[in-house]
Amino acid sequence: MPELPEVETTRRGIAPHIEGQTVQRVILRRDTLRWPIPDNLDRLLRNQPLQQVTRRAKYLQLQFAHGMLLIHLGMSGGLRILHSPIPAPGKHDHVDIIFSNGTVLRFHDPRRFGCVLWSDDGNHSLLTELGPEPLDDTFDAQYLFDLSRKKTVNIKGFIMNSRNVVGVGNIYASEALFMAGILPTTAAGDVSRARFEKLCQSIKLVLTRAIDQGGTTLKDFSNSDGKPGYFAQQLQVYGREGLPCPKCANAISKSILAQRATYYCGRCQR
DNA sequence: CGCTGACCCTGACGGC
DNA sequence: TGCCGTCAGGGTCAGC
Repeated sequence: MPELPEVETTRRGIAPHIEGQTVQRVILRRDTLRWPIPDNLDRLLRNQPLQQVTRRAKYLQLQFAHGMLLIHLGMSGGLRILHSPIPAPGKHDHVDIIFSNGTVLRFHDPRRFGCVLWSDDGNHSLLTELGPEPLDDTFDAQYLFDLSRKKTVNIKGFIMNSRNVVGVGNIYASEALFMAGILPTTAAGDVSRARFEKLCQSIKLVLTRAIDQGGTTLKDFSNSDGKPGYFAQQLQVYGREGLPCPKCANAISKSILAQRATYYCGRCQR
């Protein structure tokens, strides 16, 4: 489910309900997601105040004084805030974190590609190899240009590689490349400095727009069916195979790149 | 080192 | 109605 905008929307949705609250207990209903969930999580978190909810890439970080809980939503994961009366857990509700004021943070993930991990030092190995945040100023055209020289991987794979830049998922990779007028199959090393300028701007723009859209539905977040609404946003090419290109009316094409659906306009993108 | 493809898992959907 | 194949927005890892 989540691309970066949805993770950020989730962070903003849950943070005001749980920041400053103390954990009363943790319920684990499954011992493994992508990786094993620490089985001592209840002992680790019990009576600990949650200081802050932050995000790095698509990882949510629940910060405590003695470490942080790292949560990744994978393809199908989600977090919900529940208030009394707490509904019975469904089939894929794997973890509940119950706070002393009665609020529950519930993690669900049908496909179980997500993870819930603990890090003592706040410097988990999953985070150490990550590239810059796309919305940071350190992420710019020069950075991408320098990094991409002599790289033969296609540009879509290049921007989706979290070592290069984090948070650009399959939907927004197609969208940003369309906006920048770059064919997804172009070798990263062949993309000019000027075109990286455009691409960098496009990545920032699509993600910012999507986060803004997600923000509009934050009020629904504590509902039982609360889903961030970024999915409703206007997508220019993703999922629009055969439909007219918004710029030139040419039919949108679909191809598979690195096992992922890729949408583009063969006329606007070169 | 860089790149490609296999893989993890369940559910939704379309065709027959 | 049910069965089967296909596909899905995440990421890691082995192997070439």
